Amino acid sequence: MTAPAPWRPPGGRVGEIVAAARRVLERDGELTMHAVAAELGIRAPSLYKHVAGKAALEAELVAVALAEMGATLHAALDAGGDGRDVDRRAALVDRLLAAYRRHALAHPALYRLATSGPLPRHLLPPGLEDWAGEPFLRATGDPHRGRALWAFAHGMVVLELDRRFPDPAVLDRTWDEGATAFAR
Amino acid sequence: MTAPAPWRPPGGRVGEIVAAARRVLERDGELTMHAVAAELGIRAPSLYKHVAGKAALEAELVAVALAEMGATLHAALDAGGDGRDVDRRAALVDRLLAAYRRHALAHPALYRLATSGPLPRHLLPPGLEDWAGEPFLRATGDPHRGRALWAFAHGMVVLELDRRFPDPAVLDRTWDEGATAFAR
DNA sequence: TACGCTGGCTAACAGTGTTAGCCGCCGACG
DNA sequence: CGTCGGCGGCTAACACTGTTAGCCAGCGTA
Repeated sequence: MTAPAPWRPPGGRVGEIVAAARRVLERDGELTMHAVAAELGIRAPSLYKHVAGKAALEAELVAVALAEMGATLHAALDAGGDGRDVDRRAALVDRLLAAYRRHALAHPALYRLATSGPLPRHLLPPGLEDWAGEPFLRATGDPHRGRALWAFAHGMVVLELDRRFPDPAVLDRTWDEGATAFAR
Repeated sequence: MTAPAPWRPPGGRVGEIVAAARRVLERDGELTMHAVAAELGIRAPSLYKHVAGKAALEAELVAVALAEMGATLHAALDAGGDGRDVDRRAALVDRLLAAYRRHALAHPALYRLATSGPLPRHLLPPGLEDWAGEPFLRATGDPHRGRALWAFAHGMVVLELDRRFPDPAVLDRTWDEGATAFAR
């Protein structure tokens, strides 16, 4: 039912560097060429023998993030129909939003890296971005509604991560509010 | 009907620095102490005679951004009732979203500065944040729904600014989709 | 007149990303 | 078996961040 992600993780030394960068990002919350090199026991300039620059390294991480997020969302929807049936749409949207929130909050720094700022599309495998966003189309059955739902989910996650809401305890109800609004 | 913003723009040399910082931010899209100083015809270290640091200067700009955005949103809602009347809610939400989008896209860098990353609340005038967010409560008549609507609007703006949507031409319909979803 | 504050300045430092250029190791090939 | 070449490290250095220390000119006031 779900097509696999159009993406293969890099191997060799580049793969090790990307893995180290991911560990650094999730540990420190930020990415530094110096920290990545230290994680590998080498010096920062040596990284440039394998990676074009920080932007290219970040693009690799964006690909990782999109692939994992896409896999999570597709899995959450699988065995649930395609949302054109209005009765099932509410359940699909619920599951999609829950999976989105859970995944994003579990990998805050990676999520931020992948979703804030302009996408380096020229450095990304073609089709990956669309594939990762597909679940919103599947759940809503309409591209406009899908994008709107995505915007809601992204806004919620980013505001929650930034502690923008006064009281984080009541956020569940805010998510529910959006879910019912988009599931009618 | 609308209470004035709990905020007064800084005067004196600090006011000039904040104004210069705003010009730099809106011109270059980013803020640099060097650029702010150059805009004033002085050297970067001299700024520290008036401002505690870059974070404090950014906080001043965040206050400006919140005050202006709040004023815009309150004005868009004024003379429109309070949204508890279901018939008028759709119109209120429409006007609120239109004003939000217009204002944010007109001041992209300022909007980003004020809405991304954690808020430096301890450097902000008390009450300003709540006042700026009030229109969402006014338009929806419910705090949870108000926050959800805000998340949608913020997500849309930020994704639009980052050119995250494939085709920017059809975004009007995506906004409408969210408006109708939240206005039922 | 002299004191001291205001608001500039230069020099310097640590931390970014990045480039240039050097070299040791190791596999392959004559 | 020797030599050659490239892979993958290294140090030094540069430009650019924010920021601190310390100096000094001017000016109002005691």
